[in-house]
Amino acid sequence: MQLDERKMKILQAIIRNYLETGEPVGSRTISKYTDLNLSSATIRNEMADLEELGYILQPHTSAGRIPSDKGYRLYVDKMMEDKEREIDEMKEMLLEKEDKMEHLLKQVAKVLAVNTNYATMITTPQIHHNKLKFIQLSRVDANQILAVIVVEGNVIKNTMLSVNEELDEETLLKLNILLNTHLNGLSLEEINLGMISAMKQQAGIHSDIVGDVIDAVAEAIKADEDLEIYTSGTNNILKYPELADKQKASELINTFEEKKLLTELVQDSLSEENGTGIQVYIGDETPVQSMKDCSVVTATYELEEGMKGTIGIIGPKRMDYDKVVGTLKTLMHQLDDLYKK
Amino acid sequence: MQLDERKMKILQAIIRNYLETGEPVGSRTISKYTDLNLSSATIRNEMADLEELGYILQPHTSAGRIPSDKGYRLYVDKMMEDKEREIDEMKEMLLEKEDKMEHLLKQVAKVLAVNTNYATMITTPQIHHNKLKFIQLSRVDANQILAVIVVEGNVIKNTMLSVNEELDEETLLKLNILLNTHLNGLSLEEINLGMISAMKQQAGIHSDIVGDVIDAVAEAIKADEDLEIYTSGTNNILKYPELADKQKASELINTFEEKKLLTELVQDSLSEENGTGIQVYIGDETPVQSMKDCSVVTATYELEEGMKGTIGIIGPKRMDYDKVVGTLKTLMHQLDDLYKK
DNA sequence: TGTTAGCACTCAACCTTTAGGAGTGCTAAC
DNA sequence: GTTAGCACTCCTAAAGGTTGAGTGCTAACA
Repeated sequence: MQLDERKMKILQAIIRNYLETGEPVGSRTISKYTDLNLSSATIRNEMADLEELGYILQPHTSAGRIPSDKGYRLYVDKMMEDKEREIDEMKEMLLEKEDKMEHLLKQVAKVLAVNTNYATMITTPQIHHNKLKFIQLSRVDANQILAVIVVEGNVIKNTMLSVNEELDEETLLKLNILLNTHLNGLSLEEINLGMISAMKQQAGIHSDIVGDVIDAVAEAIKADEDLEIYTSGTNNILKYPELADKQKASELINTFEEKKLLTELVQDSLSEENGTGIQVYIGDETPVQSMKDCSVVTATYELEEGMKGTIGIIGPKRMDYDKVVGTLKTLMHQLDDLYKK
Repeated sequence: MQLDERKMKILQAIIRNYLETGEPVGSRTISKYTDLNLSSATIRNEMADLEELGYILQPHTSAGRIPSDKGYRLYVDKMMEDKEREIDEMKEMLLEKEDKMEHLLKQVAKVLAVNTNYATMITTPQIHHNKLKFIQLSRVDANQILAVIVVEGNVIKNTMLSVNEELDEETLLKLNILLNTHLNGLSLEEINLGMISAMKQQAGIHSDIVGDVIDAVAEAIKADEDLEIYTSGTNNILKYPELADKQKASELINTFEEKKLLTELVQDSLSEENGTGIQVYIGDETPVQSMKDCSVVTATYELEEGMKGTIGIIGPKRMDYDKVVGTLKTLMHQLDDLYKK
């Protein structure tokens, strides 16, 4: 059996309708809803075919049909081919320029949640292949030294080091010069043991400080652990009966709170890069267990070469894919624009 | 009418029982449950009195009784007089010493949530009357300057400043000395306009940098905005039927996600300091609207003179106050111990 | 051959009724 | 002051009945 034009239209009508109402869709509804001018009986025949093809399901005999994961997938694929959405009120809201990245991201998550009525998440941009830009040691106390490490992208890391011997300003200056001349501009891979031991030798009795600083540098460059995830609109989950089941909702809410559980999603969506930057996971396709009754749409944004972050929208399978994808695309562009200023 | 010994015992029995079961408690249950050896009829009489006194309620005729807010309040007050609870497994879990404060606090919230089955929150310690300890300006780029500001308690703040003119190392050194000699050891109140203009005058053409740095210092010392709140176990809310109502649960979950909404609670519990460090809010007593069907227990912890934070447990009114208060007390002591090392 | 009207059938959803039980208030007796 | 007993209330769960949306199938039609 083939999926001809008409079946496609009917499937689309079923999905659209189901997205709106959340109820199984019957043949009579479709017969009126579409401009095909077919009777409900004909629709019934077609629906039987669509079911056999696996695009729709019946929750029980004598209920209407609902889209299967396969059906959603087809719909989404079809839909993703087109449109660049009109710019909505988000623009204004975002352009109340926040100076702090953290605030901006939280704001984005919130705006998205309010706009879409789904749960949302956003990560801080991940910086890969980081290079060290600058190191500064300063004496704060008699026996405390502050190490400030700046890496590319102006990410700053502070570490307090305790020292036994008291260091005078001159020694500190020497150490600063030593560290900066050796390490600046290098990435994690480029700093090798040979260099380290050479530096330690030059540092003489202060070699342990050099060791501590290098540890801190490694930590700063790695930056993996710096992945912060902000969420918003978790409570929207309860708005969708199919997710509001106590057990499931509880797991989902937990996933959103224990943000670690979301990292898998982030990893996956970054790796499955497909050009558009937008990924759609329907039901079981998701890498996160607790979301297997949901659909997830993720977008990868990029502020600067190599600074990538992920935005995600999590909702029921009958998510308004159309709107969500459009919104995400708009948002990506706006983040782009925003950063260029 | 008076609240005599026997009424007190009966009230206590009702509350205990209700805490366990979550169901209204009948007279027959109490008659068997207590060691008073009274018939259900007598209990009924006493219960009628207790109701008149406002300590218990009937959800409807011919249902058992449940404690009113006033009843809970009495119970809690009574209970708070005693006990120092045995140390439980929490000790081990916490003593897997986390080096980072942030991780430690998240861990605490989680342990608490798992242990109590309620929703929990914890704030970073708030530092009041902060004093500036150290300022360091360093040139990172041709036209970017990094200002590192360390305040008492070793809280560090970084700010990037853009400059038009290029600054040589010598000028920078002078500015550093200027700033440190004038500002070190001062609190927000002690930095006045006179000092600022004097410094600007000395800085000559670089007065705008001084201005920027002072702004950053003000920001760093204020520290109010640094109040981070971590939550855990939000999903526990759904475990209690009286809170799991869609509407209410949704608002609650939102409160936990939009952590700003929790600050009122923190403020209030810090201000209502009553010596023990523990506060109990029952129903309407809470300062947070969305929690008026809950009970909230907060504890104030103090790491160092002036570094106070708040821990909160949010659950149904039929919360196991006994256990919660005990747990919080233990926890406070352990945080104390932990910090001393 | 594709489309349609019609009909019998199914089944969740909703309502009503019923019975049962938990709990109460009141009264009268101890 | 305490208790047994009884009539009463009202929630709950189960059982039965009705409704209506939706189906599959068949037969007729263009």
